[in-house]
Amino acid sequence: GRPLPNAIRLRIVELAQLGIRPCDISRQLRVSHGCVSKILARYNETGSILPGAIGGSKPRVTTPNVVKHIRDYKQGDPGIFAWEIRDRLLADGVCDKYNVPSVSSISRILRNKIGSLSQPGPYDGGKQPPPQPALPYNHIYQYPYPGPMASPAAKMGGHPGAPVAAAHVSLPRSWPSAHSVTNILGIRTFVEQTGALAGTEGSAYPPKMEDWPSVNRTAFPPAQAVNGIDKAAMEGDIKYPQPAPGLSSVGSFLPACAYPPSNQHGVYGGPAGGYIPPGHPWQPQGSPLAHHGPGVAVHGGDLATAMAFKQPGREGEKERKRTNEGGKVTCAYLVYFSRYCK
DNA sequence: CTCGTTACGGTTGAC
DNA sequence: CTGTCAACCGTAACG
Repeated sequence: GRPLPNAIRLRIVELAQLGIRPCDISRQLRVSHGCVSKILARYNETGSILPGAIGGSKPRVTTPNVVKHIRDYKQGDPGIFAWEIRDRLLADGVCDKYNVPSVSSISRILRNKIGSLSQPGPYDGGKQPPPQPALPYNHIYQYPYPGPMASPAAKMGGHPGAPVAAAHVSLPRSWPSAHSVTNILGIRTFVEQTGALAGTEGSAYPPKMEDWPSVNRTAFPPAQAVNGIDKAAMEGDIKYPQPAPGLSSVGSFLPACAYPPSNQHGVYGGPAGGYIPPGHPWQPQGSPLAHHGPGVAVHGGDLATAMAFKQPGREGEKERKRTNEGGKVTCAYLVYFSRYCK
C-alpha cells in the first residue's frame, strides 16, 4: 500500500517520545502495531521518519557520460577489451568501484550502442550531462548516498562557515536527498519565523503530503541551509559520521532508506543504520516534525493532547526507557534559532 | 497483553 | 501509451 502520511508517521514518533507505548499509539492513531513498530525502529536506527523510496528503477551505472568514455576508449583503441575499459573507467575516475559497469555491461554497450562507432550519441557535441540526474531516482523519497564518493558537502563537515550552498549544488552528484538541509531546516525555520505552527491537527491531511518536500524546497532560500548545517556542526552532533555528514546532519528528515555504499544495485540492505544513538537528544521536543506544512506542525495543543492520552494508570509503571530529557536541548534549539534565524 | 517479525497483497515509478 | 519489474508499503497473523 501507500506509505502512511508523514503527519501520522511524525505523530507516531512524537507520541513515542512522550513515553506513550507503541500499543497505545497503535490504537490511538489506528495504525497497526507492526507499522508503529517498524516506523519507530527505523526512526531509532536512522533518525528518519520518512518512508523509503517506492517504485522506479535502480539508477543506472551506464550513464551517458560513462558510455561516452567507453566510446572514446574504443575509438582510441579498437582492440581494447571490456575489462580494460573497465579498468580505465576506474583509473580515469569516470566511475568508482561502486558504480563501475560490469564487464558484461560494457560488452553490451560496445555491442549495442557503440557497435557502429560513427553514430554520434545523443550527448555528443560537447555538452556534458550530469553524471546523475538532478532527481535521479525518486523525487519524492530521495535517497542519501552514503558512500565513499559522498558529496562535496561531506567535505565541509567541520566547516560551519563553508558555503553551504554546496549542499544544494552537490545534490545531483551525491545522489541525493531532496530532504536536504535546506528544505528541512528551512521549513522549520520558516515555520518558526512566521508562526505558521498552527497545525490542522487531526483534520484531513493534504492528499499528497509526500510532495511537501519538493514544494517546500522551492519556497525557502538556501541561506537557511547554512544555519541548518551550522547548527549541526556547532553542536558537534553529526549523527551520520559515515554517510555524507553534510547532508545528513539533519538526521530525522532523511529518508529512511539508504543505499548501502557498497553497491547501488545489490544488497538493498534497507536502512543504513546504526549511526544514530538512541534518544536523539538533539531533537527538539520530539519534532522531527515541525518542518512539515500544515497538518503536521507540532504545537502546544498537540503536545497537550498527546500527554492527555497518556494513561494515568500506566505512568511510571515500568520505566519507559525513553525518558523525556529533551528539555535542555529544546531550549538550546530555540536559542539557536532565535539567534540565527532572523 | 505487548511487541518483533514476516507473508501477503497493494501501490508506485523508471524503464 | 502500456506493460513489466522491482522496490517499498501497511496489515494481519504468528510466536
